[in-house]
Amino acid sequence: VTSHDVAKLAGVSQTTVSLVFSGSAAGTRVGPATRARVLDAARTLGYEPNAVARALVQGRSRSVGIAVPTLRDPFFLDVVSGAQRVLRAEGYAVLLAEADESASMTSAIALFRARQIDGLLIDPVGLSAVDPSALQGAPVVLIDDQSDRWPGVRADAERAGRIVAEHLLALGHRRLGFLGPLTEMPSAARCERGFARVLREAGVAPRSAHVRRVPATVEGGKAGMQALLALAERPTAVFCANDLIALGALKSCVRAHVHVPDEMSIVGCGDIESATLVTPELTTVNLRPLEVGARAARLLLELVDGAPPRAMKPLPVELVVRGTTAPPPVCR
Amino acid sequence: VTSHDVAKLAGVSQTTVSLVFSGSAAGTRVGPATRARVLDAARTLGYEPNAVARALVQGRSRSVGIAVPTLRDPFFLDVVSGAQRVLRAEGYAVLLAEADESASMTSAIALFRARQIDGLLIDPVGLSAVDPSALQGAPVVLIDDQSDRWPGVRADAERAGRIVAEHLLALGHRRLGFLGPLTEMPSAARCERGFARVLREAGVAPRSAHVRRVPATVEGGKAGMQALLALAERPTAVFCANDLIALGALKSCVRAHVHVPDEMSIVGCGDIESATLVTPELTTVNLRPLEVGARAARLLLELVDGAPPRAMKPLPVELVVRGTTAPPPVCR
DNA sequence: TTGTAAGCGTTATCAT
DNA sequence: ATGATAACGCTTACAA
Repeated sequence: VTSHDVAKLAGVSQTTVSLVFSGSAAGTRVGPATRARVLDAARTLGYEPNAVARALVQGRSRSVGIAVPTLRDPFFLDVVSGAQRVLRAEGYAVLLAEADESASMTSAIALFRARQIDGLLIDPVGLSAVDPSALQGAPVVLIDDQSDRWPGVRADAERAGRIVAEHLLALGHRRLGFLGPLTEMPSAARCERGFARVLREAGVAPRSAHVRRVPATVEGGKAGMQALLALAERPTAVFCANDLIALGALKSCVRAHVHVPDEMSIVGCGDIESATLVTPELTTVNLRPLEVGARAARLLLELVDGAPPRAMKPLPVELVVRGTTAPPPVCR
Repeated sequence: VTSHDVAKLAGVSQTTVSLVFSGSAAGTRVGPATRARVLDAARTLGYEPNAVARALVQGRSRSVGIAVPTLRDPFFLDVVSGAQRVLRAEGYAVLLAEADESASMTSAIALFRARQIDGLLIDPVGLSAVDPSALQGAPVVLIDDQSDRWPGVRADAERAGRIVAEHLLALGHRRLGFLGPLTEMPSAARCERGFARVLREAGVAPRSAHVRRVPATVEGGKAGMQALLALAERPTAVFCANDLIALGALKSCVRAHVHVPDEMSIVGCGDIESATLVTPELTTVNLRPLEVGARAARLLLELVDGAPPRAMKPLPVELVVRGTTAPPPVCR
């Protein structure tokens, strides 16, 4: 059922039908009586404008793509969830792609482009995997990062690292460890930078054996903590750049009968839902992923509407002290 | 850059360009030399066929919608993930909508329809929230359910319930409880049916005070177990229709210092990743959500290609015995 | 084997 | 205030 059918039934021209459904100001200029007749006809026929045809003629599809490396990481999940919510509320369709490797990301972007997406939400490592020329045209907003080239929305990961360091220092820890992701991840890098800086200033920079790179998963965290526990001189507290890693680290401690937090403090980053599932509950930093997603979506829509890119200030983060941190054994 | 540009550069007609890029058999009929020239021109111009225009003329958008109530439930998450993977591999775009309430689901479907999706993957409760006439045309495949009206792919939830009952019975439990979702959920209902049937046959049907409906979340599980623990005569084992509920139940036991599994056995359903995060690790039933999603996607593509709907047999499920089940106190 | 031309359902320009 | 009509970029008879 097309606008022609509606036009015929309402006894008006197809143009008029289009005008009525054109959402914008143009619709105002159609007479109230005609308008009513059109709406009526549309309702009885069950007419709904064809967005594909509209997209073709307008050159705007009212759809945006979201590409993330994985949805298994609850951080990205919440970002997608938050973005999806505002996008749909604004009438935009969300094309989703989960692409963990470079080739997959490239093909996902090609798929998106062919569909004429109006904009793209993508994480920095995904973006680095695609040829920039493939992006031509559509605005891009980075998820949890930003660069001079692309605007983005991110949590203040550096501050997250700092407040964790301060928290641990205040508890009396002096031998700190760090578990970060194996692969390049800008937000984790910022996290580590903030953490390391505060420690350095306090004169207790972590020794290199206490800093390990592991896959950014629960399994990675398990392995990382295992390695740390095997050391002759263990750290008394470990900061993980990511809650999944932290949860894995916690698991390894539990398995090895290393008491958390009495013998080992653990801090995560993200505050995912599972953080409160485990016992003791994970001390972590709330990175507000839903808000990151929502703001990224709003920024993207601004750009789609022609606004110039603007730098967003990092979202404030908050330390959530729960059960995995306590003073080190020596201080008790 | 359009096919016209390519045609001009290659010195052929736009039709020829179209033929070359038409994927199907029609492309074979273009001469190898011409074909090469076209491909060459396309490459230098960076041409990519416009899927929107193609969709308009063909009446097929090569995109499908996926609508789920939430992505916070790892079951749905994995279904989406599994479906997304096969869909993209087949060149289909995935439109995602997370819609927890009826109005939101209705508008999501409308959005999808306007975009001319070729098919829809949807959960049964989401589907029940939308006017069937809104679906006209596009094939629908149910996620984790199936009816005479709509085909679908589901895990064998009834069998899941049965094997859990058998497991618990074999351990010696006679006072069993059940925590199911508050809202109508076909798979949970099947789960409960299987569970109840085996127990009834064994003459130990759960008493009604031991059967509770709670929100299908961790919080719901916490509340449900709390209520059960407050009872004068507690069950010795509780089966939860959903891992989130089970995880919440476990949490409540830990908090109340009720030892799991010695004082209380808990079994979940789903085998989500967090099941191994907690201590003790959750005994549960693997519902193979990724496989459900992948198969649902494949079935949907069949229907899109005009195949007649066919009933799928439920995916076999598997009990995963971990740390939350043991014989009841009386048997020790 | 290749080209011409008629749409696909809409918006947008220009008349009326 | 409303109606013709020409795009939008592509596919697909049909013609050459």
